[in-house]
Amino acid sequence: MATTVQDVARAAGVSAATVSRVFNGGRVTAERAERVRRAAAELGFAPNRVARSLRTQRASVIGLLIPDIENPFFTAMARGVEDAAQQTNLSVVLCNTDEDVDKERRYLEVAMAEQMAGVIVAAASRDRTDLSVLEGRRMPVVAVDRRPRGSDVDVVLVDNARGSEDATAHLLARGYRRIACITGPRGASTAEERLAGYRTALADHAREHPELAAGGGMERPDEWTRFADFRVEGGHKAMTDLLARPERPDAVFVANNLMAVGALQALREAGVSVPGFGVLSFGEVPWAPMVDPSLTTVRLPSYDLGWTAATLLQDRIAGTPRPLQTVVLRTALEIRDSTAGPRA
Amino acid sequence: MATTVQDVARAAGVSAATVSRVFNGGRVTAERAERVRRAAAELGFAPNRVARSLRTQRASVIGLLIPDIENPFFTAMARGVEDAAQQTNLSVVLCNTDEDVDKERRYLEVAMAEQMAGVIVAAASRDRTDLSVLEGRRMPVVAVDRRPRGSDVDVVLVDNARGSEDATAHLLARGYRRIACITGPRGASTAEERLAGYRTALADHAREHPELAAGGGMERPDEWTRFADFRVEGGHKAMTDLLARPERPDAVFVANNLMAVGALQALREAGVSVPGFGVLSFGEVPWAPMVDPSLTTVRLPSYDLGWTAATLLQDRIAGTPRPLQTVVLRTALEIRDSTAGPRA
DNA sequence: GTGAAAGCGCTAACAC
DNA sequence: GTGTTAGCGCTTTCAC
Repeated sequence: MATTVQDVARAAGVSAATVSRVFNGGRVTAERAERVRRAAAELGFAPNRVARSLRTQRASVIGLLIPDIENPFFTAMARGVEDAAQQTNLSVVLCNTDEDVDKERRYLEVAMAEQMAGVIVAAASRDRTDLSVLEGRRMPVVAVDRRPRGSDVDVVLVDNARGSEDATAHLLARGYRRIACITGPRGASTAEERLAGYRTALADHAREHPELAAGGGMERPDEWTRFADFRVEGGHKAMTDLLARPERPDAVFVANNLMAVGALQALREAGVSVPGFGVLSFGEVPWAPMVDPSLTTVRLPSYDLGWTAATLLQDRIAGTPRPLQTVVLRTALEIRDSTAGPRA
Repeated sequence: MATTVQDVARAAGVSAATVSRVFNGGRVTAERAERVRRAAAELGFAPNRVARSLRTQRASVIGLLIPDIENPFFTAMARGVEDAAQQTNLSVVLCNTDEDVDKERRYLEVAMAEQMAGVIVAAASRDRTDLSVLEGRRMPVVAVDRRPRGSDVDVVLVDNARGSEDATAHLLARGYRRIACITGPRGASTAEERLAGYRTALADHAREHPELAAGGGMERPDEWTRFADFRVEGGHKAMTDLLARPERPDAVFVANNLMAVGALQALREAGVSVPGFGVLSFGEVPWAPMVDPSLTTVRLPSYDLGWTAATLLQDRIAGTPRPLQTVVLRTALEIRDSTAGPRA
């Protein structure tokens, strides 16, 4: 059907091996190489990657497993991966694991069976995501955004704890005193790190201002925290729940963008007005500048996360010897109107 | 390295052919099949898809080419494709063409070289997207959302003209009289169909209410139209441009969601208040209910679009004989506050 | 039903 | 440098 190296070889009067060398940077005299190239162009030859993969045991495709393709954070990351992958002519296969460990495992199996060159994984779960299958087959892997437990792979992370700490400190500085937190599911490293940053900031503040802590009403911080699902629905439910507390919070730190949408909806429905009630979202929302009042957010380095991960992966694929790395990228606080202060 | 059919065959005391038959529904006695399955499970055998593809000349992967992975419309579509593909255990490879015909061509070549089972394409351009390469190799193709010229393939479309007509009619019914239109690039079928629907509605209205048309100031509808790029930036520029007209519009019909974001930004900057100035977006925006005032939109059947396309593609892959189809899916008008009327 | 053998298209080892 | 040869792991005749 399609033209093969053999066809090109015949047309150019050389052997199949020579054709292969022309297309893979082997040593061939300029004159013959030219002949091969012309014949190939004439016949519309394109190397069959499947055959190449079977032979070399290595594909020119990398897999990118993300938990939610509808989350702009991950699509921006995907773009970063894609742009970096183009450096070495790798194609990127996007797989949506849907925060589902089983689906994720199936995709990892696909990656193996397809002999992909490597995989970048934003793990569905810190505990239950198992990358050992890949490590067993020595497939290059980079974990991104979330660090799966017990895997010896390169990792590219967001500085979640620091970003959350800064964000919470900002809320405190603006005068909010009963700051609730809506975080992601237990077991997700991002959820726990963001929660940890929030608590650190509260604890620091209490230590520095013991007079406030005494009457501030946040003696048991656990009660001001809700674990949700990183989705709109969960954010909505958690916010509604927090508002029903006997002691109402006066601000909320939400650990991702989608839940922030849900929280805002809940506040609207309850007739609570922002920024009298402060709202801060960890993770940019594309429409943040649009909402009234505009939303203060922690901007994540999503594109860079993908770009860095893909670059690391390409090093591994090339076999560059290098110790395992953990790269941590910084966030940036984008102060807008939703945290203007309780009396604003 | 990994276990092969040979290993399993040896362990089960049968031939490689038998192992293959067990995994592909060939006729094997129950007793031997059981032995093979046990051996396979024990050795952790998974068929090498690359080798299978090379042999059968057909992969269990389908390609999905979309112009913008950061647009929620396309990611929702991707989900539809993915869900439908699971019916026959196909994996979905997502490729981001970035509205770039060259990039698109490269990905089509990848699809060929990887011997994908089929491709679903949301074309980057109606005129310049060329699917003939695939047709030449008899690769199953379904075009989605955009109909590329001169290609004989199944197509799944949105009823753009009708949706736009309904939307524009709604603006007229609410009392807006100088309705501008921001549409996509010339050459994009969606852009032109949406524009056509807008014009149809205006023309119908002028015919039915000649008394309004005379003084309504919309004699030359071309001047109320801007062709932009389907992105935030373009929407912003087009809106700014329209507001600078000597005769200001009192409403705008924006042909996609991202440009609507840009248009809203421009309106804000210009101090124009909605819904005194009406805004209607073709294409849902995830945050539509959040913006104040909430945005009236035309809801697109994005998920269904992907689902339908994938189903058609699977029929083609299976070789089901069937004439070429064009499936058109309906939109729905979601009336919210941004089109309450010029005096609201 | 089952096994032996051939071959998908490519590249790596080896001899020249 | 170049060609010849072998083989990646699988499926599919073709005999039996």
